[in-house]
Amino acid sequence: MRTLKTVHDVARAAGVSVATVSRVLNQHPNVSRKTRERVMALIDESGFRPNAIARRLVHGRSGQICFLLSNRDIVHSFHSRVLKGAEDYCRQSHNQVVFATVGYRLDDDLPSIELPRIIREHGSIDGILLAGTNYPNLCRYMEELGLPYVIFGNNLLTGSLAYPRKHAVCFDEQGGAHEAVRFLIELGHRRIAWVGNLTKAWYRRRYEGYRVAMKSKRLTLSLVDLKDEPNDEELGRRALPILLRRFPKTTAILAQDDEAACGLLEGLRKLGIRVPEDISLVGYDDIAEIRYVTPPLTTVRVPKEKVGWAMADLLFRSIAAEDVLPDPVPLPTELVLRDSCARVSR
Amino acid sequence: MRTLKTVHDVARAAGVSVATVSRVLNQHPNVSRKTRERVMALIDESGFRPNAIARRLVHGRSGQICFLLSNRDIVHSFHSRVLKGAEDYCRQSHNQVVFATVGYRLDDDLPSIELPRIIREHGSIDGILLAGTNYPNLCRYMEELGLPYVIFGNNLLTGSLAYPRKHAVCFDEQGGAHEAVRFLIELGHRRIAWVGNLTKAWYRRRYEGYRVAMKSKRLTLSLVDLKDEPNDEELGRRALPILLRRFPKTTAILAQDDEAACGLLEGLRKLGIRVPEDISLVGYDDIAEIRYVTPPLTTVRVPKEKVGWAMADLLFRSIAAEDVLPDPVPLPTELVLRDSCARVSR
DNA sequence: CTGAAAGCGCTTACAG
DNA sequence: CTGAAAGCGCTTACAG
Repeated sequence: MRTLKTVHDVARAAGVSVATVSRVLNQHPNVSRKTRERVMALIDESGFRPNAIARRLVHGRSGQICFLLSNRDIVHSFHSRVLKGAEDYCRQSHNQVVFATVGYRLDDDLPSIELPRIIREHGSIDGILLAGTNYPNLCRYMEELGLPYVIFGNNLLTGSLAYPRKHAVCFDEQGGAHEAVRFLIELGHRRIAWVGNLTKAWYRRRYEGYRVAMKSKRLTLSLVDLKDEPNDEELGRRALPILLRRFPKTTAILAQDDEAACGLLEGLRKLGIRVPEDISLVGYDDIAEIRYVTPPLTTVRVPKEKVGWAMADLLFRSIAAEDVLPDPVPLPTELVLRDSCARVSR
Repeated sequence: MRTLKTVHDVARAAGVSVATVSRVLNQHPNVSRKTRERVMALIDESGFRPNAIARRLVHGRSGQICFLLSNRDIVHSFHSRVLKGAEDYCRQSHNQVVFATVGYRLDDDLPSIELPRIIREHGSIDGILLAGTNYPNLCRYMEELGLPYVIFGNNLLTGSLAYPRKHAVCFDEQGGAHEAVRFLIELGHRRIAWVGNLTKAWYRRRYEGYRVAMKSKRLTLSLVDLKDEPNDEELGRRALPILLRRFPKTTAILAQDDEAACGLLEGLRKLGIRVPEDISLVGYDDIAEIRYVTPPLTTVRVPKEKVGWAMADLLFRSIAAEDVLPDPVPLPTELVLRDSCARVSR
């Protein structure tokens, strides 16, 4: 078996030219039924498989894109969901996704960033998905390379709150927070606090959604803004005493993300403050890690798979169009109702 | 810029042959300092990047392996950690990992399995990592293809409890359960129950570890064996009343996995049975989803990244050696002590 | 140290 | 419908 290694072997065995073998392989119509069948039989019984690399060389297309996860850990379920969305898209469009990671900083100059070889190389990928957290210097580099790319817009740190207007897929960060606040207001809450780190652009956007929703109902803002915490859960833990001191009448809290919500939850439990009876709590992201939290956490679900899917879609469309497409509108979030919110008790 | 697209362009611009350009590119020693510098200058200022596909064609090596996740969801943190381990290995060895997924069943014949194109093709990958849950038919196929592969041995369903002896990386499933039981015994527990689904080989191995550890101390087995539950958490939930009825004196439970432990935990909480004061509980896997569980769950941590790393390592060594290497010994698990176990109360 | 040429394994006009 | 030949963009003996 596996005696026929190249189109030449097959051609020789079939008594035809390599051109004909190639035509059969590519289902070109201009092959007589007889030859086609003879060649196919040979291919089937020998298990011959054409070399994909050679094919790519002549086509000038690799059929591969790179999913580059910057400054993040794939183990974080958020990012693996985005990857899943991208892979789903690629699978159905017969493309491949190369998974790679990189770590770099805003002020790293390009040569010092240890980009995976596949990106510095030429020709092995048709385009790149910039996932994770990114800075403008990497985008600039992609443009220098002339490599088509699409970025996860929410986590591109540009110093501005606006979403990038090109090469990007975003979800509606403000909108999610806005909806959560409206929901709490409908439950009768008036003293609603926001807990988070305004240093990061994405949390600032969430805060904006909170702020606007509160203002539109003329409610007073209660902000606990902490920075430099070791992690988001710890942020929630440390924010709680501050919040209770500064805004003792708070009946509901919107946390910057699920991790912070879990930190708050732990603190509340230790103080004997019941959720949702005494205080309602809403997270943000709907990550896998909150799956078994008690009580089940009401949260703003980010459409992670959809983000990955839309990124791949935009990338392939811009590869095909060979110019920059307008970005799609921000993807909507979804408020997932579980058991951490209740009607305010009077 | 980017005016020089091929080695020919560079050669012409530098007034040398393409062979010389290639030598410079590959840091071949036989190039005079002067020519090297001239060519390098041209390459640098033009931003010329050699075509990786052409390179691969002549080398007959793709520098890529495929991480194929079978019958599982990457979103499950277990598998993304294995992927991370594999990617870590590949990054430091200058290889690339193509991420793909597939779903198939034990009795699917090969042609009906929708394997990603990259695998059916020839030449685009040097080898494959079979992650997720697999059946022997896929391994057989890899052998037919002559494609070097390494499989995640614990989740290969062969009908036997023995680990596969070739092409596989495993972790010590029995050992982990054994250690957990020994730990509980040291805490004074005697009535230790095992809750799980003996239908699945990997849980049977865990049960084996439990059984042997109990027997070696002449303790009585308390088994709650449930099958056909919709998911593992539900299994834990439904197992609890059965366990309490059949083995009312139980003081400690070893769950088949963390999800089942969470189901048990929920049930115990609802019944007002305290963990760990009334009953000690141990999970298995140490998945991300138990991160915020109350009380923090003592569990058997599976070395997921190490599994991925070792799989990649074995794969590259067997690609290089061109014959089958002996499998490494099963990787040890680690008992992670948190707050769900206590000394038995008399 | 350097270059001309063959070759990696395909595909695709171009002729016939 | 079929084949001879050129070409995709590199690398690597082989000669010099």
